[in-house]
Amino acid sequence: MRVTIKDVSREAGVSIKTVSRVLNNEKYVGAETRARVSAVVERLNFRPSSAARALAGKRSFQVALICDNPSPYYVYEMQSGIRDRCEEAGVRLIAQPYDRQSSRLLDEIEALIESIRIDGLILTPPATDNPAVLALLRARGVPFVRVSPGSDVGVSPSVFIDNRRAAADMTRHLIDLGHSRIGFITGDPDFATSAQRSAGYRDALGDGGIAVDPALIRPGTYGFASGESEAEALLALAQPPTAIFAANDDMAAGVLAVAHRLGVRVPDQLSIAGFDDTPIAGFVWPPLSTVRQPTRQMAYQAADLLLSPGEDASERRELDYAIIARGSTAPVVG
Amino acid sequence: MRVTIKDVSREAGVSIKTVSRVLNNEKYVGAETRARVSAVVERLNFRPSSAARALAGKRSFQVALICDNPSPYYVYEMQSGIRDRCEEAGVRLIAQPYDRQSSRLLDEIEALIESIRIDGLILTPPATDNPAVLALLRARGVPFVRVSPGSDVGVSPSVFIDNRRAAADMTRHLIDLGHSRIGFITGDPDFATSAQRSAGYRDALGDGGIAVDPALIRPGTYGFASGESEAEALLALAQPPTAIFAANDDMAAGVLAVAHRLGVRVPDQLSIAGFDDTPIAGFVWPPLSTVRQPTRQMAYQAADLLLSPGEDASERRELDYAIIARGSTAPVVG
DNA sequence: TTGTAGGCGTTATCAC
DNA sequence: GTGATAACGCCTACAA
Repeated sequence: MRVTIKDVSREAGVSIKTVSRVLNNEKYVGAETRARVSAVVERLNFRPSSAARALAGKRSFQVALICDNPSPYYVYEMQSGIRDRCEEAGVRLIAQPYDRQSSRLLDEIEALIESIRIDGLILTPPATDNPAVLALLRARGVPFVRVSPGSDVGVSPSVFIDNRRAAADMTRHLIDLGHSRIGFITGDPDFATSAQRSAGYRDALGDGGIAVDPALIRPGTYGFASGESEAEALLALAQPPTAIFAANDDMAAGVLAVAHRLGVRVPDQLSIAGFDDTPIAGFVWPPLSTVRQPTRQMAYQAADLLLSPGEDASERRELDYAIIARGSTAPVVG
Repeated sequence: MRVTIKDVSREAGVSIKTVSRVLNNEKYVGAETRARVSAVVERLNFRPSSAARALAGKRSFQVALICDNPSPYYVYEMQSGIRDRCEEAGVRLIAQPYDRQSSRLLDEIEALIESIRIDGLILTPPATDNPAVLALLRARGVPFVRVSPGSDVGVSPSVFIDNRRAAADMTRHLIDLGHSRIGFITGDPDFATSAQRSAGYRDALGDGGIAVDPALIRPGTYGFASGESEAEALLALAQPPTAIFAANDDMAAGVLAVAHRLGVRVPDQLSIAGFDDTPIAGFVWPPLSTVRQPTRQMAYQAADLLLSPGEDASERRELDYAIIARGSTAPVVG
């Protein structure tokens, strides 16, 4: 049979409760007793049953991540980062329930709460701004941390970068290169980051004294294919842009693919910029300029906020981004 | 308080055990009773405690996936596919413990067995061929399914494609294009697929009456950077290859990046081929030829084998791959 | 600082 | 077909 606390307690000549105390690092255990028990735990290779712990105690030692991003890289980074931190804390991460449909999502989260009794939850866009999800979590009193929230910033701790300022910085970079007709491909409107980045683009144009031309703003979805189709639309304009800023790198890669297909030289005839939730930029050529988001760091911070919450129940951690300016040749029009 | 079986049984006017029977779809429950109980379960929105079920029963309703692949796409596809199937079966997937170091891996798996009491495990390369892992699993009697195993094929059900034949097909494609000096960048030697693909490359050369030139075979690691460095080495040869076949697409993308950097025209001066564990090929330009591996399908099959094992305890499911031949211009040497 | 009693919510066993 | 009752392995509360 399996090794239980009982076995350990017998071996160590102490009560079950004392073993439990050692296991949970509780106070009021004699140093000597603790050492003896630890040794027996080690020797017997005892591992407490997580089911029994969850049933008897208040914690389940399991947390979940809700992450349905169009980019596998983003998902991977988020999950690996959070998992690493959880492991250090002796907590298990449930493989994320994806967020395809919101109705299923709510049900899934309820199952996580009722059935697993998760100790906490991390939300990424777009679920991070889903009012029904937030309401459910608050009603059940489940601790949660949000990544890149776009609203209701006070209801939970959160981690984010200043998407608006980042997009403005990148747009400014393009303006500095000499561009005045800069196309912009927005992200999926379900993601708050999408609106934030669009706003930054407008900010920089305004600062640069450039009028916003609605024809230059196209609705993307954060997917590669939408980058392609919107780039085609932009380049087919009577007055096409000399630079295109896509709200993420997947779309920027699509823009690049179209440019090559049409024989538009990059960056001589067209500068392309993206927003690097992911390392995709590393795979494309020629390089495009990109805003580098510290996804892995965001994962770490989110996990930390969940696993060891601070005083402030609505603590906001802002992280830095980096502007990677590449292909900085001035545009050659015509 | 939370809703328990007891509440349901009281509402439905039956015993706790009967409710349990309905919940677990056991036989010997009157149709009428079953309907009544189900209705109450529905009405009360009752969700059984997974901890209690695991503690009392033989199953934990949790399975795990061991998947440490250099490609996030591969990980994503694997995990999503398996998770989907698990969800249908009412089983939870633990977020994968990655396999960075083998010693931690064994410990981690042991924890999964002892602490969580997982119902099963899915192994992908390189863990799929780790003798210590296989031994542990067999010793503990934990059901497991392997993806792309390279050896010990009899010890468990498995899912795979014929990597050797696929690599040969692709090499043959390059030969048919007119190439005779074809470079090959191998994958990480820890992965059995690496040797299988290398063997396929040699097979095709042999069939084509082309001698294997050891200088044209370079040791990669399945990572983008190794594709770059090995491509540099290949292109620096006195007699450089006119085509390079990398054992996966990440490396092929690295080759492509180097070609562009060196001003080598693709595919006019250099044909590039890869092995598509992932959709990366879609992001690079110009397109490279690739072997498309049905990662998602493999995930489904692996999950199916784990969740509803058949008669044959060492069932092997072979899946089809596709040869995507692109950039098929004949090489222009010099 | 340590131990005892009771219960967490389900499934298994064995009667009826 | 259905229902008592005893586990399952641990934690909480309280006592010593």
